[in-house]
Amino acid sequence: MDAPKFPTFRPLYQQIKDLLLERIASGEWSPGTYIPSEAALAASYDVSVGTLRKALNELVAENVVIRQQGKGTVVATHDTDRVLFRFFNLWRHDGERGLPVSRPLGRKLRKATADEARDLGLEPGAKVIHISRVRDLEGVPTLVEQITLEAARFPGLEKDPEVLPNTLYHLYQQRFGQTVAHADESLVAVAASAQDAEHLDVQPGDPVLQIRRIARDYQGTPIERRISTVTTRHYGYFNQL
Amino acid sequence: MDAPKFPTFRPLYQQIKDLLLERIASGEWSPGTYIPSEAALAASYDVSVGTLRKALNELVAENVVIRQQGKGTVVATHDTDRVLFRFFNLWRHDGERGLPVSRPLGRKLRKATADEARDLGLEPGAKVIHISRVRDLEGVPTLVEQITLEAARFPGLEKDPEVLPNTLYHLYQQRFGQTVAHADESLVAVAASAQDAEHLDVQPGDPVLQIRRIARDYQGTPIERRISTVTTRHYGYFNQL
DNA sequence: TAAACTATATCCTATACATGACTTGCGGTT
DNA sequence: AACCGCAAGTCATGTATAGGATATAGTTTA
Repeated sequence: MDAPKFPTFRPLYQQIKDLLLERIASGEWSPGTYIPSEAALAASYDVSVGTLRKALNELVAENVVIRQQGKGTVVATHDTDRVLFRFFNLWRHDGERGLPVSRPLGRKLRKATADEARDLGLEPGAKVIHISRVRDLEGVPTLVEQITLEAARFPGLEKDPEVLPNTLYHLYQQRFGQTVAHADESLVAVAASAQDAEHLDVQPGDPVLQIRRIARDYQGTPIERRISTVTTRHYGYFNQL
Repeated sequence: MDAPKFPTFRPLYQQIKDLLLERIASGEWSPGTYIPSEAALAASYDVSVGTLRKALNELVAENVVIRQQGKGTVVATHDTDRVLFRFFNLWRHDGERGLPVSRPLGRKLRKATADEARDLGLEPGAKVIHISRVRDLEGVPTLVEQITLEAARFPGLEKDPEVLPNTLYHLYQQRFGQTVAHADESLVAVAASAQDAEHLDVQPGDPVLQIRRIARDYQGTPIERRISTVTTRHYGYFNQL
């Protein structure tokens, strides 16, 4: 009758799944690594192959690992198109899409604002790295990004790679061991600021789309705060329900 | 070596899944119906329970059916909160959400515009039903909806229920046997028109969010075209990646 | 009457095993 | 050197079965 808030038991395959995820999150199996085979893992945990399989299939559903018949099971990286487009939802109105090209605007180390600290779960005044850039789609300036990162997780990023790559998430993963596994986005329509208007080639006050994203790691801890201001003349934000 | 564009074989469980989906789409098992048990279905199709189970689990993942231990497997309806909120992505900025209340603006039978015909996959000039309404969230007018439906699928809807219910998808399902199974949405920021501004209590030209949705049935055929114009002062469009 | 128990039906978990499909590398052949 | 075929390793599919968890209805019991 009463809904049991604390489930009375926890399936074995979920426990296995947790153990596997832990080994991935800890870096023991870093992204790009092929993990042991079904049979080997099942034997090492002393469970049946079916049980281990069910655990792995949940990780596939969560985009943590990718399995391929005949090859093996690999921890997902951010360099495949599939994962890359998962975090890029802008489509041209005719249904096509292109990859954005970035132009840097600024990069510096400073203290977090109150909003930034709240979104990233940091102490007020904690050190953060702030990056801003413009991104062009097919040569047309389309969005301005304001990115904030916890400095402690990305030591040296305020200076180090002289030129930032186009896709930051791959850099986070390769250079700092920070993998973006999930993200929440909240979209609102706002009037373009004078600055954004200049970068985006629109008039101040023109309507633009503002996307506030918080990107998280495997455990759900915030890694990145990103505010994208987008002109939707040629592109729109696409979503499947 | 070459990627086989036409897969060389089709797994049994997918064939079973198609057969099950067909029986649901055809109306043989209408929403709310409990379908036969695993064992019965497996026997009737002459496959193992495990195979049938895999087919059903895919339908669960696609929100077509809901399985509950001890009870059975039921075809999903649009009257549960879970399914309802799947198609309603507006959240208050503090993270809470409320259910909208609707006020009718108009309803009529007319010929489709070119855009409407294209979006719904109809012949130019086909008969459609157009519905417009304002929706309040916590007493504040927040969005204006312009809804277009193929008249042939919804006979009499231009007049019949004197008062439209708050959640239309449940009505589509109950009265017309039309179940919305998927939807695509495209979001852009636009300037509020004079009309929308009046309904939403903003100034003409103020930035508002425009959501263009095409809702589809089990097979992917368009059922409904809906353009929502939203003021994002208090609410935002939320998405999980 | 109300609570506890029982029986049954359902889906869920877990195991075991056989076979098929796919990838890769190794040898041998040309 | 290039090609071909084979073998081994991997995940995918399909079957079979036993027992557990959950829901419901009916029966017994206090």
